[in-house]
Amino acid sequence: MSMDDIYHMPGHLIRRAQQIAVSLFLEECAPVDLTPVQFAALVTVRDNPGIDATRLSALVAFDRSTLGNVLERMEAKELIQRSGSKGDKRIKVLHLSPKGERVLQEAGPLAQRAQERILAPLAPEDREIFMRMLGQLVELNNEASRVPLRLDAVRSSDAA
Amino acid sequence: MSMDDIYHMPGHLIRRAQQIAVSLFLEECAPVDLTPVQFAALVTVRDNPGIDATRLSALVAFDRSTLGNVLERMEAKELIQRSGSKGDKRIKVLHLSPKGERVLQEAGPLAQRAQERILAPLAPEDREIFMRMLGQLVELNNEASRVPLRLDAVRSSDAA
DNA sequence: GAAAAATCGTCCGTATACTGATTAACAGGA
DNA sequence: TCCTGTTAATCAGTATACGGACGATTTTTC
Repeated sequence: MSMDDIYHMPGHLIRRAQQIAVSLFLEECAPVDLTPVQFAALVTVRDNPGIDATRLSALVAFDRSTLGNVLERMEAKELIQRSGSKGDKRIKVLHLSPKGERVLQEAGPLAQRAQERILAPLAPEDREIFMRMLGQLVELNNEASRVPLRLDAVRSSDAA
Repeated sequence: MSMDDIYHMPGHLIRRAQQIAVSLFLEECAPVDLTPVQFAALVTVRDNPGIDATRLSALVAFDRSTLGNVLERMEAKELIQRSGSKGDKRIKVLHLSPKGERVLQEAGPLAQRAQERILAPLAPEDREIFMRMLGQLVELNNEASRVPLRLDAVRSSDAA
């Protein structure tokens, strides 16, 4: 196990790919001041109005504790609203603010461009192949993750 | 840009792959109490005795600020030694401790197994293809990263 | 050789990631 | 109704990741 082996280890390359993906995303989305995690949360809250934090974390495969801080920052930026639920007093339901809607609208094309730049080094005909393999790797390793994706997280009724 | 699009975005899948890779690594390497970052640092210090933190950060593509904390923890665990350089008083040179050598020896096979588990979901004939593409993506996007890999970081003379 | 530029380690602030513990609230059964 | 098990949110602790700034020092340049 030498230094040169490190450079060819999947874990190492994935870590660097993550550095690159985040960097490109932040660069493209600087005008809207969004991180990749915040963007994903924003989209998912919009598509699931009235969802709670725990379900949201399952839908985007975020750690529940981390998500609390993320939502706090997004609330401070007035992108989302957190309000108590009448039915269940433990829950805080989430909704996009008008500002959140506007920001998300503007962020869409920027995020898209970041994704294109991530794959840009691959030959066009390889990009789909790569994405298919990456998807397979993630999907079949889902349970290995500390925070598995849970698509069965019930779509919260908008009973805020 | 809907929620389902998120699931097929390179950035999102890379983030989840990173979660998985770290999780599998920590699981396999629990006996030696090493994180992926600490393992890479350990290997690189062993292969470049007397290196300083700045060069090390370039060789493994770590952020310099982060690396300071990582090295601090590794010194606390007595895996490495940091000592002032005679020649240049700004520099602290790095060396593996005997315990660091032992731990690294034990960690090698464990780290190897973690890497195999990461790629396990792919068909055997696809693994090489995937790694080649991933390597290409990282290499050609190197400059896009906040902390580009710098192989020209001079191999520090062991002139501690 | 002294001023200017570059370098090294460090610290601060922010954001993500995960564990484990705690507290409040809910839900079902005895 | 009380008890139990579960769930939601939060907090404390650890680790990674990055930018920016700072002091000490070294190197460059004039």
